[in-house]
Amino acid sequence: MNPLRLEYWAQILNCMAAKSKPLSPEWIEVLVDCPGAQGLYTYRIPPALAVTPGDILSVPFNSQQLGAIAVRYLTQPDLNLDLIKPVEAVISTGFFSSSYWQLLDRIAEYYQTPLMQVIRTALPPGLLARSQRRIRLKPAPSPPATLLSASAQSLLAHLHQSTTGDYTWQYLQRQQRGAHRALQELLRHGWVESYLAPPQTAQPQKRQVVTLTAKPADESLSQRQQEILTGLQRQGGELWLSDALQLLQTTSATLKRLAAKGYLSLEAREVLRVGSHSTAAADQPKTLTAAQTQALAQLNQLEQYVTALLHGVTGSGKTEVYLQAIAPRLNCRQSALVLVPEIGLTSQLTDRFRSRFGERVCLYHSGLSDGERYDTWRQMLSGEPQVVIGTRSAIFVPLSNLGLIVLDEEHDSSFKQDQPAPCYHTRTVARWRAQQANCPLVLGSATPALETWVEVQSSRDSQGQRDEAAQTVYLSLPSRIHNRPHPPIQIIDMRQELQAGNRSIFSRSLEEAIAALPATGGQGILFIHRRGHSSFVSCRSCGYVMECPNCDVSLSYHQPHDQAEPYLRCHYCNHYQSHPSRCPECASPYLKNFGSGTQRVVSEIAKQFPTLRCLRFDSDTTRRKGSHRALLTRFAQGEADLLVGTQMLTKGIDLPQVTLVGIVAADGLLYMPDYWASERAFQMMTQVAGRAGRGERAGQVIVQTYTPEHPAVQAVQQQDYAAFTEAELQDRQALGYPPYGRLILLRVTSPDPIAVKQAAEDFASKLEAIAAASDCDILGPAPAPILRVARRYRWQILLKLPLSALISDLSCLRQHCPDRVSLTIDVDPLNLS
DNA sequence: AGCACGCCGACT
DNA sequence: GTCGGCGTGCTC
Repeated sequence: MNPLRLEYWAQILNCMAAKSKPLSPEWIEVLVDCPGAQGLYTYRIPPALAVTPGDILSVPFNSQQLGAIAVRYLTQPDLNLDLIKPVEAVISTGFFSSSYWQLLDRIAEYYQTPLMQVIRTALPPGLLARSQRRIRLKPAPSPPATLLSASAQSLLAHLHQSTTGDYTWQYLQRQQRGAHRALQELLRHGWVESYLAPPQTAQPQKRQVVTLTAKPADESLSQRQQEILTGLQRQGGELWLSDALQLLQTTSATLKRLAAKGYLSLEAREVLRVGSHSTAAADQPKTLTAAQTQALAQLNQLEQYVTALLHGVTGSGKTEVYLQAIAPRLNCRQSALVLVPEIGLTSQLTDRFRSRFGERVCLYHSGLSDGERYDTWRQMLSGEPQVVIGTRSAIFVPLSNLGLIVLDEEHDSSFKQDQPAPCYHTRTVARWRAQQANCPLVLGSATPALETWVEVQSSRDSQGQRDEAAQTVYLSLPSRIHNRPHPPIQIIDMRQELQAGNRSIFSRSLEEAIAALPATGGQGILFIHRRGHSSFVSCRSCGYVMECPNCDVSLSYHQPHDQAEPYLRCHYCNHYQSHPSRCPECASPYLKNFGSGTQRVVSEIAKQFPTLRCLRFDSDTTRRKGSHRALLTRFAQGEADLLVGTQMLTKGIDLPQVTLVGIVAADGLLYMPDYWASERAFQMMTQVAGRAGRGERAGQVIVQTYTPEHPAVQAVQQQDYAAFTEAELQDRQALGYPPYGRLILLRVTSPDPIAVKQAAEDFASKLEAIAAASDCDILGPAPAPILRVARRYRWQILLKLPLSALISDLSCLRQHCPDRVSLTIDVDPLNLS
């Protein structure tokens, strides 16, 4: 544990408690945003700058300007004064509360991540900006057309493509392999120059505003000036400059003259880019079912920190409970935070919040522009009670006076971050945040994560003893609203289909059900676990499989529609190439695609049911902003009979006309190399099945599989969450997997295959010393299931610890991390591949 | 992360 | 004898 932590929080707390600054200190210690810069650095505070601990600064560091956080004042630097540089600028003040720091610190410690990295993920992007190395073409290429190397020439061509003839160094390096060499060459010959662009931080947007400051007195004013002033008065005495020029038919010079005379003021005012609010019709609270009423009553009683599991089957009306639980909190001037797995998938939910709470709802997610995020953040600092709906990063928004946190679809794995560290789980952080704010945390799901389930169950068991410390509540919505029945679930054994001579991807039952759709007027959803057309392409003559040049995976075959040119794409690094006409290995023309994805299913449908209208719904067709909603709206309005899609279908879609749900191949879900594959498969199938029969008409669900006896498939059919849970938990317990044990995954990656292996082995042997004390299993080091992704080789080490084990500080391993090798520590990993 | 410093091999 | 490779270490 870093010894400076506690100390400096204490400092920050003091400074925030005592608003009045003592005589302005000369020095400040800061945390700089630079990998490898451990500890605090001292800077001089220029007399013209007011720097307070907690501020976000820009400081000179080596040759560049970096973002930094002011930590504490220093009265006597124990450093050669000549070495100390001055703070360059204060980027932002008052972005944090003191408890906010404690939250970040807790995350840094638990997730074994440097604090600075946690700060970086928590803050809106663009605040901690650094100066950038950029490359630009020299205005007049002095040297004659020299003999440049091929790579230098292509780099030059790249630069010429840009309108400004200017790119960041990083961008160029990503564009072309070996760009480093090529660039050196161009620099040497004077074709390009490199320069440091000063950091550009998100700034409040400003607009000029004209305000009337004095009554129009007659004498010294011309008639035109009089008119302008009375005109302004008629408009309420205040206008945006741009509006004023139009409405008053004048020029800014005239207004400036009036301002000089003291009749009006011209000033820049900050405006917030918080998006236009949709003018959805106002919505009234709906009448609740008995179960909803009971759940709501219990929620409303909660005054303090409690984790409440709202276990509501699909279609049971959880959203209405959230809405009615939030309303009274808002009335008490408290704010609420609603976290959802993916914002694009929840337009229906956000619409309902908007129409219920209007302007008090704002969205926070990574789809916002930097400026928008910055503004939304500042808006929240106002302290006005509001509802923030957002994705996992929204757990960091600076809402003060939190009255409720809701995690909708809490089992969803997109709440876990696994790309850049910290690999935090939103549920875990939400729990800490709720503890801190001393407010209830509501976890909503039809299929709670086993972890949540176990926690709530165990505290329910112990509630017999009326344990005051029991901090969980179980709320159940066991039936759908209007008592709509759950659709019957039919399991189809695809092995029997094959034996019966059916080689189609659709079983006879599914085929019949699809064929019957138009007659009944219902709509159908087909769930496929992968996008694209087929999973791989291989040569029938020699067996060669088309593979990604950057990753050790096969390329997926894509063909957006029948007339389109087919292409191949890597689903790991997004590498694209056209489909070759001949096998690259043996030149045979018989390259064939295998397996089925969404595109394949759509074209199959077109073949077998030419009259059926079909829409594809996956990340290929919904990449554009808003296309998600557009597709769903088209489907909801009956523009198509069938919606064919991937995981996206499982989330928050409420389409009353859907009567048929087909899971084309359950097996792809069941066999994933994770300890919780069954759990995920069960959750996903249950969620998709839950899309059927939400309206007046009864639903029907068909699951196709080659392993109908699989416990997850059986549990889905019986719609028996408890039975599935019990069996699955027994397995987990036997193997010491979560929630009965803890996992920590160390991911070691490098472009060098030998260096990774070496580093992984080094880490493992160092771990042995650390782990010996704590009864911890070390699994590995082993190459990751997919050895190479985006040209980086990956090895991993899995630590399996008993629940009781104290996790020692693994971040010390980072110090031994060789160059070009990177180490990520994933605490409580979900993604083990 | 960048960038300077410093030590080795291939060239004029 | 020099140029230019990239391994090592530092940044208030």
